Amino acid sequence: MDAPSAPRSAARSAARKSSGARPRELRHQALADARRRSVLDAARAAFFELGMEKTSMREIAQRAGYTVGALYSYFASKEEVYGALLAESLERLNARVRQAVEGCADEARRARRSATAFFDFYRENPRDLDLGFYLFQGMTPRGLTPELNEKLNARLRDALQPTQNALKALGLPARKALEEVTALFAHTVGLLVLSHTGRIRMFRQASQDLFDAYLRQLLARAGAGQEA
Amino acid sequence: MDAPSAPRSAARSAARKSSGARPRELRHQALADARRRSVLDAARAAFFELGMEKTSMREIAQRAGYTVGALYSYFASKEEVYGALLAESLERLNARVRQAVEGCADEARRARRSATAFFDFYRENPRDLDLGFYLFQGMTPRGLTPELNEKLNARLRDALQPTQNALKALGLPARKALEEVTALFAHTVGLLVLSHTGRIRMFRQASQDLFDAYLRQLLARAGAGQEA
Amino acid sequence: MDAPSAPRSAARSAARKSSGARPRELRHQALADARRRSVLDAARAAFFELGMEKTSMREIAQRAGYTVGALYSYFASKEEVYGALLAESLERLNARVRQAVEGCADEARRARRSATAFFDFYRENPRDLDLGFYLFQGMTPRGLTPELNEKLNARLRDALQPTQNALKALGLPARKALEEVTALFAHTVGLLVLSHTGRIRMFRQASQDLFDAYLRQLLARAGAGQEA
Amino acid sequence: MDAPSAPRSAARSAARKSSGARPRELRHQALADARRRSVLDAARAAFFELGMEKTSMREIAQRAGYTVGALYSYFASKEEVYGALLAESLERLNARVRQAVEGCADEARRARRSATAFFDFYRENPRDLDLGFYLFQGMTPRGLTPELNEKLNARLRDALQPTQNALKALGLPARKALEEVTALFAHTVGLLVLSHTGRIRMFRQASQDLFDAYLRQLLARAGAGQEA
DNA sequence: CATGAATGAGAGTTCATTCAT
DNA sequence: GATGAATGAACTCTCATTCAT
Repeated sequence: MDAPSAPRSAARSAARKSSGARPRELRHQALADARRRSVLDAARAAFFELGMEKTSMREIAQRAGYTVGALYSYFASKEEVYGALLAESLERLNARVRQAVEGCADEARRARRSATAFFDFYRENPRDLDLGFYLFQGMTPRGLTPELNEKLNARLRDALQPTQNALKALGLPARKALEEVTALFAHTVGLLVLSHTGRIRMFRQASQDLFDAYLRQLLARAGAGQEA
Repeated sequence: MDAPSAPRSAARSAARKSSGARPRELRHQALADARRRSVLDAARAAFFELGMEKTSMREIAQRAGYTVGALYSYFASKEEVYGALLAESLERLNARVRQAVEGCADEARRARRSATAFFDFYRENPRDLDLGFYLFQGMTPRGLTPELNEKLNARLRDALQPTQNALKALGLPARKALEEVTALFAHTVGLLVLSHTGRIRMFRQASQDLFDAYLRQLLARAGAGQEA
Repeated sequence: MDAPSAPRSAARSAARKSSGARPRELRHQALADARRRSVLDAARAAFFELGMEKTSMREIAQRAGYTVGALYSYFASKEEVYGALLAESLERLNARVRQAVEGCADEARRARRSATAFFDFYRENPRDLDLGFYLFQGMTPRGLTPELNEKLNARLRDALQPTQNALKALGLPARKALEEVTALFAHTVGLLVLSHTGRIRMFRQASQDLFDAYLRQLLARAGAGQEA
Repeated sequence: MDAPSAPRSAARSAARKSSGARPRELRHQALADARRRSVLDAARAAFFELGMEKTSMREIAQRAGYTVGALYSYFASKEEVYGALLAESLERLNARVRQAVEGCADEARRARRSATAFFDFYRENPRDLDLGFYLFQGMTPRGLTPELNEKLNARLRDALQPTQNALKALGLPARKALEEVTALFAHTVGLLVLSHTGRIRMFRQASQDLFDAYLRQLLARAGAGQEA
């Protein structure tokens, strides 16, 4: 899967896209996509500025230069807007991780680079982290269709896959590699959450340093595992 | 431990409390505290049952057997209610950690027990974790006064202090002990967040096992540091 | 049952009403009732003027001199407003029927009078007929709780009871009396509906005359039944 | 039977039809009619399935495979769609009544059959009854042009004509026959309305039986009238 | 003719907060 | 202190209809 998709309303569009579309329809489709884009851009901007809670459909519409009703041509509900934003975010995350390991043959480096890319993506774009958690407000899923949820989870797994593969290549057994990548993921999320909520200054520690330390230990373990 | 306080409206109460109060006022104060309590109990119940989002002042009032307006005698705003709840939650956390190490002389054991108590508290009471993050919804602080925020941070630090002290006693230099306890904290939070959002099943891993593994490594490091 | 009741929001009020209320509460209650009344009056006026469809909560609020939100102190939903209106309407219907037969000993006259009162009530107040059918828009029940629905049905039956009783007194067996009163009811409704939708002018017939004719035949049958 | 017509937008089509149309225009006309048909079919299906209230122009368009705007090429408004549907419904009613008396010489039988056909049509197709009343929602005409209204009334009268004629043939004077058929009509509508709104179960009576009883009495009166 | 994006008004409902009593 | 009616703004979402293309 490539493009971030619009679950409901874009069904027909998607169909058209894949068919040998005539020029007329292509132009139409391009326009529709562009408009969808502008709505998503407005939504992301609003959300980055005001936070999820205070971003209403009205707010998004205003920023996008549309009326409220018009948004509903593109998205069936507010949650769908956020679903699309989240999907996009995960695509960007994956792109970044992919780039980080591109053309790198050394497995230890691949592990380090992919994990760091993951961490950096969210460190640099804290709102994307919010996005990931919004739909689980109060830590409870809300509104996502199970299918979309699974899709998003899959994309998240994808972003960690390069690290997992590298760990295996370094000699860790599959089970151990999975364990380590999960722990790494948790560690990363923990650092980011605390850092963004201001809780980590509490200890006067830079999350960056802590991440590096954790990664060093992990790679040491992986190396040890290799030798063992 | 002081009583969880309401920053604004409780100012007068606090003043009274600290003064050499006359009996009449004491009785008064006791009553007010009891009523405040009952509101908080209702709020916690509502929040545990319905989640943060769906808990309105009306809902709390109803459960507490008060009218809506009455709540505002005790709390200046909804946020203040949650501030008080969070304060309480942190007190319970501290109590639990304190109990865990009570009468235990072995420092390694103290470290393990205090850290585990911390982890378990939130694992068993996921809503208390929500509470901690609610006021930073969208990862942005909202509504807390800086003073309260600092107070709450301090109580959180307190809950990790036993672990930090134990690590020092095990031979880690102060700086290193702080670092490790911060990393431990982040790891813990990461595991809990992922576990509660359902993201950790993604990797089919039990957060409990991962926590144990992390703790083992930490203690190994601490042991090594001691010996070195 | 006597007073038209407010299903949800008036629960507490009702409780108070029946208890040996203190003067303070009584005054309070009286005020609350008066306000509820004024909302219902506004709702009825709006509905008589604009019809059910075009009467919004906003419209009602405006006429009652309230804000929209205030209505929801008295009624939990729009449907509840209409439920209350309908309940009231049925009370007035019953009062009218009761009055019509008051102090009349002759059973044939009682039958005629009660049936005519029923017919006249709706002929004179066509909107009350609408009220009865609104909640079955598209001929399908919507929104009423089954309990309320049953209650309203019961009140409707009550309004036909005097006629049914008179028929029995005239000698019709119970089963036959029920049958006749049902047929009478249907005939009445049919005449009224056609008359109000303008369909009966189609045949240049006065619904009043047709009703009288039907009633005459019915009484003839009842008389015959008596003699047989 | 003329085609069900659309008062406004079909004006041009009608004009074309009646002129000595050239082949080109004829083909055109046929296409337009076919498309109009498909829209009406979709509208009826939607309306039968969802009820009047929940059937939007969007819904109809979707089912018909058109876009929303396209509907407005064929119908000037939503009300016009329903006007056309009602017209159709009345045609089907007439067809049914006509069929029922076809080739039946006995006048008493003709009366019974035509009246029963009328009753059965609506009993079996409750939504057609809704259709008839929709445009008088809240019992007040809305949206129909007086001309269309008159036309529809005429078709309704037509459906009752066979019964009226049979009654006359049975010996009832014209005025009396009109009266009786009107009363029959009212009785029928009343039974159907109550039956469909669930109000008739109130009395635990089958509308079918009541209708039969009424018809029996009517025919007895007609017979008596004949002999007298 | 057909498209379908866009409008604009309006729907019901919720809610934190205020304030006269 | 406590009441609870009232506010007023906000919310998501729906819909018949229009119009440039």
